[in-house]
Amino acid sequence: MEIKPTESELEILQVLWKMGQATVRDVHEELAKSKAAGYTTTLKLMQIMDEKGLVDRDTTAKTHVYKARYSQEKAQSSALDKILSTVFEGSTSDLVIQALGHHHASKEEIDAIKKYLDQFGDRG
Amino acid sequence: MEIKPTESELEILQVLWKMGQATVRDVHEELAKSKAAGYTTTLKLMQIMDEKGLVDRDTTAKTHVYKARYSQEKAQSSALDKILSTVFEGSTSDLVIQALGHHHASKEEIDAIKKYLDQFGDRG
DNA sequence: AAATATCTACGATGTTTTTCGTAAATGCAA
DNA sequence: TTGCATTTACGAAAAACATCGTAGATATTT
Repeated sequence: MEIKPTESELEILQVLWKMGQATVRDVHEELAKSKAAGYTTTLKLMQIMDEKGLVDRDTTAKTHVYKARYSQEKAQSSALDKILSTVFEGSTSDLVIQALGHHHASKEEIDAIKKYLDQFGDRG
Repeated sequence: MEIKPTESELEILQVLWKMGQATVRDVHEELAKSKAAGYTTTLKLMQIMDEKGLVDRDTTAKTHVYKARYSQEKAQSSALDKILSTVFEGSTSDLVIQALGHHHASKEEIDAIKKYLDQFGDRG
């Protein structure tokens, strides 16, 4: 089964990834910093995410505590797969070069990537 | 104003990028190879895309001819921006390393990237 | 010209996603 | 205990997106 978070669900996941675990109120207040949203809207979404298995929740106390079940790594991998096939025609190098070009990687980042690449053997 | 193509619109744009220009029938037959879809559905979507400015169309003949107005480069850039901010916490190097790691870039691709990186100066 | 095929326009319906109001349950404070 | 605040549950409404049927226009074939 393909469980793919929607746009709003992804926003919530971002908060959970950052906080590790959080209540509906925690998440809602974090989201409220950048956009208007009703508390019950967030609650409903998180309940749906629980049904879908995107999050886990501890319901022992009155106030439920949520954790992401859909990991950031998984989200990264899916996101890359998707844009590779939809807009980069499957070319990883195009994607990488675009990313480096248009997104001002710092010197440190460039170095990290060079180091990473070197493990793929000799260079010319 | 933010004109962001939807999922279905992106599928149509992919065909237009590939073909350069195309009629509704062209696009529809291309899409039909990989999924079931009614002709009028594709027509309707392309009309909407015209209203949104995602495509241009030449209506001089009975059969209209469409061209993408939303370029593949633009789509690539938006897609990268989006996943950078939503799942990679703004880290271009994380994105690049993930892309290289999980997506079996070929030796040629790796070399192309190394060459590209070298223009950023000395290495250690 | 008549019949047939293809195309666009339009509106309606279905689906998915997002939003929120209200009620019931739970805990806290007076 | 009574009242107040916070929470979850539920369902419904709104919004965004996708799908398609039908009608009318335009071209093609016979």
